[in-house]
Amino acid sequence: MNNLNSLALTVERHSREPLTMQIYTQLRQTFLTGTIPSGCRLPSVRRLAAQLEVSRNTVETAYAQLVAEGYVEGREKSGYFALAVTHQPWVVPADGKIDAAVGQNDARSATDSSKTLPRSSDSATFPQIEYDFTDSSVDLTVMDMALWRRYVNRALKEAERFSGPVRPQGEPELIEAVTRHAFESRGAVCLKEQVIIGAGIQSLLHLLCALIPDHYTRVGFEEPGFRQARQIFADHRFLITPIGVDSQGIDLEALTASQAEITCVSPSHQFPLGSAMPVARRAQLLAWAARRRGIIVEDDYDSELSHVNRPLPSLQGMDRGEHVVYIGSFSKLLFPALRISYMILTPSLAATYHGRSHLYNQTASKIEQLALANYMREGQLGKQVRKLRKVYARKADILQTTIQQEWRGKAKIFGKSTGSHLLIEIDSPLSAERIVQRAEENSVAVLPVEHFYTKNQADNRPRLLLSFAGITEALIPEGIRRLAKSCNA
Amino acid sequence: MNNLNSLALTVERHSREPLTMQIYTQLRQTFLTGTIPSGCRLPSVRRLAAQLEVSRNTVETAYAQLVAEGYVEGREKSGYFALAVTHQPWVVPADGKIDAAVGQNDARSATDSSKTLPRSSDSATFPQIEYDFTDSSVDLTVMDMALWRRYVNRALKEAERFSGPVRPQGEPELIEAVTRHAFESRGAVCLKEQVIIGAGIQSLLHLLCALIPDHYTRVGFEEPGFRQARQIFADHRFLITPIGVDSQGIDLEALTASQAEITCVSPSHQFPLGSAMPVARRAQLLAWAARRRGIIVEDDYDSELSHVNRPLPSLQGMDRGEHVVYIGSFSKLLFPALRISYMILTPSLAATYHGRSHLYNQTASKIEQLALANYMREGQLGKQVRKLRKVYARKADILQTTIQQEWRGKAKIFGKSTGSHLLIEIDSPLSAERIVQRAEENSVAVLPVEHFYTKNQADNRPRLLLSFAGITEALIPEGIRRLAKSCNA
DNA sequence: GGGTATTTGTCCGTATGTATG
DNA sequence: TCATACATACGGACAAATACC
Repeated sequence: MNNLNSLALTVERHSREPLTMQIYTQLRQTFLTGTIPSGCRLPSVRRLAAQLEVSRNTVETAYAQLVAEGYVEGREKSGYFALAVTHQPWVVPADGKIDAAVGQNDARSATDSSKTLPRSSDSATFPQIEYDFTDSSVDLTVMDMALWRRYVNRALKEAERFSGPVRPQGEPELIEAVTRHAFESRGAVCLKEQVIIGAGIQSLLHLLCALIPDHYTRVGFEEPGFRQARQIFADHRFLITPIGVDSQGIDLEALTASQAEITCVSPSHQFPLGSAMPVARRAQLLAWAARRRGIIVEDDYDSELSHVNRPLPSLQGMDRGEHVVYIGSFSKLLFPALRISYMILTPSLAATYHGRSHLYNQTASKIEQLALANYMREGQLGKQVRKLRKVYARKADILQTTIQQEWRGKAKIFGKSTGSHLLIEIDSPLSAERIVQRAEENSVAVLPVEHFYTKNQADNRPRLLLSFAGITEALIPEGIRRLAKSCNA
Repeated sequence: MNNLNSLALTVERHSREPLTMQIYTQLRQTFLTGTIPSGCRLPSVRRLAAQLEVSRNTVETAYAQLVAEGYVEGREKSGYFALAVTHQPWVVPADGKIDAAVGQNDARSATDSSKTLPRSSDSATFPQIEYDFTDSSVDLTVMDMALWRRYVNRALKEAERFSGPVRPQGEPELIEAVTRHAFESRGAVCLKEQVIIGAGIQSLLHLLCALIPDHYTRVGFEEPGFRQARQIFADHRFLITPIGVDSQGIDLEALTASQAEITCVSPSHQFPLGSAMPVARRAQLLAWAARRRGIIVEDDYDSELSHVNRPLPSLQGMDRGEHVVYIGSFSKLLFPALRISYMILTPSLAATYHGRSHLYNQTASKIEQLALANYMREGQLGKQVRKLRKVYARKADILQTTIQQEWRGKAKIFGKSTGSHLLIEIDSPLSAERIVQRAEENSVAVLPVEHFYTKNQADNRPRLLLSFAGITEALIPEGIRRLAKSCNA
């Protein structure tokens, strides 16, 4: 039971980090490394305060923090004493089973708002990536987080008083704003009762799968397509039939032949190929749905972000919502950590929903829903989208010119005019897989398009998906140069 | 094109509501009622400021708000002009199909954190309820929302700088805190890799359903039981077999006979009957799982809230997690608008998860995850739970004594010692349904236990579920008196 | 009809009370 | 206890549009 009359601590007076935080973190570190034996007495508040030349209160709060977290114990009029921290019974030894699986997970998905990660602790297994063309979430420099914080604060203060029930369908204020937004930006028409708010597209698709009547069993899915949507249908034991995609979008003959009753499409900017579905094809698709009593799930994941001209209005609007379920998200417009999406059901699915909405809970945070509702009502979303469009247009331009410079006609570009990614087809003797590998060695991350197919492709020319949402403008040219180098045999 | 030189506005100087807000709301109201014709010019900033005796900027910000929301248009150096607001093209006329379904939804579910609601606009269809024994979310008076706001603010500020990727599994800080919490409060043991964060129990169950191997097809579900959990399994096309519940919990013989490989139980406080599963039954249940290679889903929805003595440690802990998936939630501990829950997978399911975690996105808000992590790490959750326990114990006591007074032995009480609800069996000639109806006429809302059965019950004595989480302590006695009166023939 | 005075929206810094650390 | 940050309210200065003579 020894005493500890001084500790090797230092504090920086003018650091951004508060004084108490500095003291706290350093002490905590000391405990975690096990330098201090259990039961040992810490220097008194007065002594440490004098040593560090700070107020006694500062030290006191640091100690209080440590007490709250169970590192030390404060005995009144006696002192603060270290507790044993090495004993952490809630940590069980690994049995290897899990470890084997963790880390398999190296497929960087371009449409994950959530990038997959190596294990929390050691990122050493991954080579450091400087030029990341796989982050397709959103350009964070555009978003004014301080502004957003004010909206959240307003919502929190209002909610302090009357924190009423949570609506399964979503907060009325947000539903109102979304209805308007969907009409103005995408020509979608609906009643408020058709709109459902959810925490991300996957939550909404789960709900949709539950609402679709049992005799619908087959989903025709774009090949290649958005894997995270496909996964949910598969999880709900729908039969997935891959349907090819050409320059005008999904192959209608194949869809018709497939006997599917449901299809999931991204007409304004097909993912990942980038083709836009022309009006004629759209009409055919809607005719298919009408004939077959089918359901079209329209995932307009980045249509708001068209650089050049306004995209065609949504399928939902053309059909007036009879057979189309429209899905949209805010994660790609504000910031990925915001998990709010919406779904516009068909009238008949909406009726089913309201018949049993008491069985389903809302998944999105109420506070963030209210904050977003005000943010939209006051036109901030519009500003944000306009800013994003400009930034993305610029980035796409830089990308294009650099690609043309580097490959001199040996790379074709697809789907440049919308959104935050484009696709290149390269004239190279190497396989796409090999190129990705070599790029990674050069500190460049890209995704091969094969990644989004269910079956292995008859390997024609290597095709790569380049997302430019996350990468800084300045890094693009060098990134492309390195990528081009990686393609040379 | 007339002018409007003065408006009938009034402002209160020393109100809590900011001046600019007062002006804004009043003007907005005027527009919505259509008092002001479109194109009409509003009083100039200076004039209105003089009239109201406030600063010009105060008026200006109110005007700016109205501009942002599209009610008025500001022409530079010329004035502010009213815009037409009646034209709202995004509102389509109803075709009656949906309306019919909305409003069916009158079943008030006791375990919804989200209460079902009448249509947003008209709540006239429902009789006004003063004594609500169906709200089982959480006692909101206990929660210090201002404190929570501070934690959210901290998280927002930290996130401003490095708003990195969203982890599908959940934020590491929160997972750390949850691991510790689950061990300390419920004796659950696990690795961090086994913990998954999600927005509500349903999101997590969706994921669980997706992870369970295909040859598991049958779920033995407590009858009566938690409908919102059952619904998710049903949505994923599992076969649901209802298994009876006795005073010791789920009927093991029936479970064994049912051929189910999965079961979903609430051992510490069965919902809704309230029985606690004794150690012997627990051991048998675990033996069943080991024998059958089964999966037990343990939904400990309110075990932290035991009033009397500490509840038995969780099944997960007894089994060391080999066959048990543990599920817990924070919605019932803090406030229902917070949608954060967690799930502790078995090692083998965790391995499956990490093999394809890139296919699933996180559903819970990152900001709220970080806020909660700090809230827990600094011991606030512990304080909150202790407060809740006290409050609920008191309420349960009042409830019990009033019931005994009113019915004089003609009502039996079950499951009083834990959580936020109890169950009474009444000696009355009326059916449960009839009692509920008559209670509603007396402004009392209760749920019959039949509500939680899948099949109609052979009607023995009427049983009612009384949730006391939401109702104010002072209202309980009168509520019970009215309920007792409703039971008399 | 052209110059001037006034009115108007807009931008700026500043003061104050409150919450927070 | 003190420093800081924030929301709110205020008045001055400017330039452009408008009204007036």
